[in-house]
Amino acid sequence: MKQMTQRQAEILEYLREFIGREGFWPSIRDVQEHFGFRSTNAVMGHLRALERKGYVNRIPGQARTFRLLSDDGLPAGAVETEEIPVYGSIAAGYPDRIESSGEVGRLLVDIHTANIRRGGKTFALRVTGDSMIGAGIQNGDMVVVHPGIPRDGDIVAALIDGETTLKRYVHPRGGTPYLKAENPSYPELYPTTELVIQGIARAVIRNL
Amino acid sequence: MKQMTQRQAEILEYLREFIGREGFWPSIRDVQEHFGFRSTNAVMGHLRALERKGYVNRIPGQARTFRLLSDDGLPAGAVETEEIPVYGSIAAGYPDRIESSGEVGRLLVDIHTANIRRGGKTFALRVTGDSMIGAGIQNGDMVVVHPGIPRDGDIVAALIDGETTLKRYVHPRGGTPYLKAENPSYPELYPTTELVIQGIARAVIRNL
DNA sequence: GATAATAGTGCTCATTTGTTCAAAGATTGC
DNA sequence: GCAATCTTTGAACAAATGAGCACTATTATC
Repeated sequence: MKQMTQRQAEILEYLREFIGREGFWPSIRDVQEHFGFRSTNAVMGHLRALERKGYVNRIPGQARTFRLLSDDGLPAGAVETEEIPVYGSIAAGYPDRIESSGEVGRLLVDIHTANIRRGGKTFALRVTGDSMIGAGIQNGDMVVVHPGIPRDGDIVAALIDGETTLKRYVHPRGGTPYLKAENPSYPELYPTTELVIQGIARAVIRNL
Repeated sequence: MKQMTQRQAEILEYLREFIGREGFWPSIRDVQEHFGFRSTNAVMGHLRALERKGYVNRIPGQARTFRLLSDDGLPAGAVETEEIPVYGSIAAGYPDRIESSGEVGRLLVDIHTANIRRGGKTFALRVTGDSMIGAGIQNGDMVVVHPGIPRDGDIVAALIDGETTLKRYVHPRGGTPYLKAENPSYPELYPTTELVIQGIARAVIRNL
């Protein structure tokens, strides 16, 4: 496989970044706009080069149909990996706002390892506090969170009355769902105004 | 979130299947063709329902721009990853021989996520037993182990008197090292003949 | 029995989007 | 120096694609 140029690598990186961020591929004009090109043909040239060199594959004439073939330096579609943005920390203690100013890091795991599926907006949060200690989630752990509908017993990142916390979701048959800490020193949390589930914890990663 | 109908679930499943197989989203007409509809509007109806019920999200007017909100994940690739062999399970309980007949699986993680170095003889083991529960390591967790010389307080995979276990390594100043469980129901382990450290636990990964 | 939601057909339309032709300056290898 | 490749501009086109309107049937729901 031929070497790609600096500019071509930038284009390729943007494709990666876009699909990771948005969940679908960019159009030619999305790429054009991002790089500030005055013509879509600037993009076409690079894409043709990347295709010729074997980094990218597309369905001719069809919209947003990329495939990363890669290998060189970086992995690709063959291995089902997911780059997960880390959005800051979440309180596993008393509810708090998520402490984050956007993305603060990235995790990369394959989807089986992290127990996630393709297509959604998975993210990760660093846990602060010890209210989930009974579930083996400690202060400083990283939780991989996936948006979805929780079932009774799931551990969730939840927005309760305007603040965010990591707790176990309990939904009694016919009752109102509430949040339960896995630590006797913390009370159950019953929502007074709202309970929004931001995501379900799918995996816990801890560095020792 | 409202319940979806049988037909709507079929549509959703097709979206999943398609993105998983092709790597990009289908167009409305792709869906139409697959189900044999005579009109694209049949698809539109179902998509509108799925959107209204919160299972799917799209960018209006733009091609192949789906997002699955409930149960799914996506592609991408990126940084320094390491494929770690999984060698079976290790007892975090009473010492036992490592139950393994060679490699039984693989983990793929990036080296920062798993706190490891490249090129080492890192491996992973599934934990059996609950003797490390106090350190937040549960039955069924995966531990990433890296060979090395342990320091006092490290969690290690150790061979003690011919059997293997996962424990905390304690080395008192001027004393003999021993192994300590993080669970009051288990005793300290003092080696009678040998204590070989097979590796230091660097990370714990748990799927929820 | 009325009303709403579901499940389609058929057709048309406007945009989105990929593609092509023509051209030119910059860089690199021979 | 010359050819090849890279990088970009600009304009125009045609196909791909999502979306709307009108209408029919069936199945729940109240």
